Amino acid sequence: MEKRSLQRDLIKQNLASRYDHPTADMVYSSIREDLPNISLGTVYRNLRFLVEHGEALSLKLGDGREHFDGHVEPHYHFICTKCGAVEDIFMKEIPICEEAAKHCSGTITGHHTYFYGFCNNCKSDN
Amino acid sequence: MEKRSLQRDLIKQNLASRYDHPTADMVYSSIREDLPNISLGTVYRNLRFLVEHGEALSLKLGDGREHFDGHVEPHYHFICTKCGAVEDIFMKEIPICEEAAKHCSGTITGHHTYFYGFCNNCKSDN
DNA sequence: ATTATTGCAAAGATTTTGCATCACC
DNA sequence: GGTGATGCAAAATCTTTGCAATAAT
Repeated sequence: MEKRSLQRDLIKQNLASRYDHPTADMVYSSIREDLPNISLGTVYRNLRFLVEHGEALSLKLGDGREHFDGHVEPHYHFICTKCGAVEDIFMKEIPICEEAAKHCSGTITGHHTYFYGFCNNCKSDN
Repeated sequence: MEKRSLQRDLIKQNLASRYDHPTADMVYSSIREDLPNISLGTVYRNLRFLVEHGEALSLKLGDGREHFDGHVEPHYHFICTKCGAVEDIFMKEIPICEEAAKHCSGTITGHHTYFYGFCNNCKSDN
């Protein structure tokens, strides 16, 4: 049976408070300011735990590392293919899952969409 | 200026011929049957090259490794969250980008959607 | 001849894990 | 007391890279 720990609480809280889609190491650095003895392994273990329990999202932002998002309400991500900036997109959901369900052989329970393009800083210079 | 190589040709050809979204290592194993001396580094270098030139897609399927897809025509992916099976979904595009563009500050040039759920094999057993 | 590409092996980066200890129920 | 969680460090995994040799233009 699952037990509570200060470490996991702080990790959840850290994810909830930020919108920068951090990597495990970024969460680690941040939490170490309050809890200097926390270990990187614990951060990894808890992030994995949260993802597997639907309390965090795992994102692929294009740099090879795993990124995390503590905001699990449905939303989308825009990634600048030039500078790598990431922006949340909150919008009314389009019934894309219903449409997709007609074309696949399983049962769709969720989806995740990444949008790619140029952010305003990068769109000017080619 | 870019030069041609047997290795790159075979890698492209390998990706074009398969629909199993292989990892670099899977491509490597497969090509080694015809070209036993090809090195893993070459496979990685060329896959990265292809992705950066829009000739292959890089996919995150949930196992931590990078997967590749040589079929760059617009399509979607369904991933079984239980067994990890991946299925291509080809369907008429829904104007999700146009909608998203209204809610983001950059210029959207592409998107990629992952659908999650249970495949037919896994949906029965909870 | 020039230079992109290769094979090899080493290095780099990221993530996972074994284990003794600690803390929650 | 039992067992889930932690800290630490080592290991495992995956990917990139330096370099001399090779091959394409």
